[in-house]
Amino acid sequence: MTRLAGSSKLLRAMNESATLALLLDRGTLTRGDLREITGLSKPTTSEVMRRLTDAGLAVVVGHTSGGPGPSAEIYAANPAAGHAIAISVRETQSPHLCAVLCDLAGTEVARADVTAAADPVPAVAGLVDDLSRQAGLVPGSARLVQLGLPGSYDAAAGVIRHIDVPGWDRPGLVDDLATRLGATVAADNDVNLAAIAERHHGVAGAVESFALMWFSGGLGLAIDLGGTLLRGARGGAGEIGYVPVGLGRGADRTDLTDLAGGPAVLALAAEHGIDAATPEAAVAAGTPPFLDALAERIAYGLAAVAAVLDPPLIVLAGDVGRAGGDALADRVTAALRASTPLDTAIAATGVTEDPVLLGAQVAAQHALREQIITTLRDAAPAA
Amino acid sequence: MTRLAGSSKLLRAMNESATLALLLDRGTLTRGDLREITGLSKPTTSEVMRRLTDAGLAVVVGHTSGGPGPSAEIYAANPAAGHAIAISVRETQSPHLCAVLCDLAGTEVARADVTAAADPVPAVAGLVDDLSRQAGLVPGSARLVQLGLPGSYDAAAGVIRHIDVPGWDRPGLVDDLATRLGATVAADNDVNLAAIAERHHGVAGAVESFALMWFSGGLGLAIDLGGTLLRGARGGAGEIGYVPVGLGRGADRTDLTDLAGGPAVLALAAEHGIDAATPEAAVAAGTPPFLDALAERIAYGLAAVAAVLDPPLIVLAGDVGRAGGDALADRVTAALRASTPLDTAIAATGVTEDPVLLGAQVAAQHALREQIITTLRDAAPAA
DNA sequence: GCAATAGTTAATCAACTTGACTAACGCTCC
DNA sequence: GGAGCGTTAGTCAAGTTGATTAACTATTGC
Repeated sequence: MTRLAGSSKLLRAMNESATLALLLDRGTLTRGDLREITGLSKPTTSEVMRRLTDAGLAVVVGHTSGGPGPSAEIYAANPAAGHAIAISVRETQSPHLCAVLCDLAGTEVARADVTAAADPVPAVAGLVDDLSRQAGLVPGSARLVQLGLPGSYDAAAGVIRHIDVPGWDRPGLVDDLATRLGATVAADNDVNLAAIAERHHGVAGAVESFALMWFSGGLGLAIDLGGTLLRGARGGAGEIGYVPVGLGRGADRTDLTDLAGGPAVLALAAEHGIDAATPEAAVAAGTPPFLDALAERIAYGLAAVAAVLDPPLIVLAGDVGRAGGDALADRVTAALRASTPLDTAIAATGVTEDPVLLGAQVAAQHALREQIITTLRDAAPAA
Repeated sequence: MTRLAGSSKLLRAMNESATLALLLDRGTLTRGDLREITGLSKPTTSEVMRRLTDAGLAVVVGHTSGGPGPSAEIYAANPAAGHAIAISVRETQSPHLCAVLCDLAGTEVARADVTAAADPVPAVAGLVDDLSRQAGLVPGSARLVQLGLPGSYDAAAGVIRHIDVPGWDRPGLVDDLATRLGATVAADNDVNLAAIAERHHGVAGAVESFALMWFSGGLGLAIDLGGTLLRGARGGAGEIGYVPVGLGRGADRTDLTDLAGGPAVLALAAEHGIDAATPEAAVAAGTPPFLDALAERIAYGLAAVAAVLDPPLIVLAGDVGRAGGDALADRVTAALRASTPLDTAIAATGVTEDPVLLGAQVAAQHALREQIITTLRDAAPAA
């Protein structure tokens, strides 16, 4: 990291972005509060707020009352200063897109979804226009679009890998979308976004770090280290389906997918006399012996994760994790304690909405904040 | 992170620390170079350099020549502006301490070691005094001491865990050392320090991230993510000895220590007709069939690591890893390719000196730099 | 009417920049 | 081989930007 150097202009830009960041983080503050936190003087605070309100980035949302003296103005970041769009891409029978438009405060302003077999670029563009119309915004006013994908995005190569949705594996797609939409387009793995949702709206709010095991048709793992997601060399971090089980080679080789992937869960359910169409249905209908057996397999995979990462918490999420709930999480905890010296806490997901879309929404909102703050710092507004 | 706000004093402090950081990072620079990189004007650069040289933090080390115009002064950070001490703690028969005193440039100034059964505090203090005397420095002039420990230091609780060296498990020891020495005392796991050595003096210089498997009496793993080490919730990240092998329970339970720990390696060697006193001797004397069998076991453990983290590189280090060299690394690569779809690169360590002490030296030097830079930023020197 | 507080104004101060200037060095031309 | 010229390192002086201090005005509650 290069440390910053510069002249008084840099100083003003820094003070403005520090102030805006405080308003974004803490919600509502008076000038006095800002003075206290930033350590700036009264006239400077006033000048900074004048510029921020002139630029439409901050607004007065009320006045104090009760104490002696004149009432102080209460400021907040202007929620309408920017809008971002979160889109969750899914493959059911045909490509399906769910989208939410939210403002700078993270409030949902519009929601839409579309089932489209066509080229992703016009499909996304149409969805974005639809949302803007619904929200009564000028088309193109959403400066940031966050995609949630069932695959991994390699930003260096500009290509989405391991994705089953037709049309979405085309190299350069994300860049094409960015130019077509005139917006920054971010893309991330659905499991990673579910972890973001878990941190901000689930059970992982208080912990320093955690791992989220995504347990659906396939297996995945998101690793959140102090709020930053670990992606790995080629976006392959968390591919725990490949964790080996036993020393078998060739045809005897077994990995965690063979043990706890969708088909394996259904087979295990059948062994226990449970007839279900999907793994999550099997788990929801599960008898204690079946859940015990499944928990032991999950604990096996998590033991490897815990031995490598030592996270304070592992969250069980995805369709199966949610269906299993506390009953499954408690059994996994017991199985882990019984088989290893690791005492990592295990919990079921606390997110009730669509975790991928929700996570994309949080990610979009945060990226938008960052964008606005750095824009302020880089290009000091003209007098 | 709170963004900085402040007045012109902050600006000066920022410019000084940015300039000093550049000198520390890049070695030697002229005023013109500094001007270009920082974007500051000529008079400001001169003023900053005048202050840095007055404070003894920078020195003129030469003059340019050859081109037209007057010769420009070449500056460098003053190596004698600060000294740090690295100490590696080991348990052989009795506690053994190896120590190096180095200057701000990382150059070794003095070296000493001592075998002491006594209380760690006087032992370390004596060693530190000895080094200062050797180097001709005023006692107490080393402001930073970095310990390398065969255990994990829990800074929050102030206690060193999982350490076998007598006297070193006492709670509050590190704080006691800091007050006794009048210096900042940092402590870290020996495997983590070996990873730091590997990044700066071994084969991991160019990669973004890597994992280092420490393979000696016990098994350990250090995880370097972009230059930052992952420590885990309770300093337990990288305890890969606990990675389970197969689904056995109770007495049948097997983990990676059972498979590839010191006794297991010796047993495997014996099966192959190799009689050796230590695992590293067994590996050094190893026949191809033995190495193949061992590589397969190592690859099993690394498969779990690679599936979770997806590092671009895994380094085999420790006594056994070094003894195995490329022969072992190549066999592990082949075994990993044969048993999983992961194509992580595997290499033998490139560090030839004592990796723990070397890593502690690098860590100490970097912490000292950081200390000097932040001191400069926090307390602007009086005029 | 008084005490306390929000916010503004005016004067001052600190730090950086611009542009001009001095001085040193190497090259070239006579 | 020496004088002159172009180029470049570094300094000086003036001006600009932005923050601070301290005084002042105005508003509110008691």
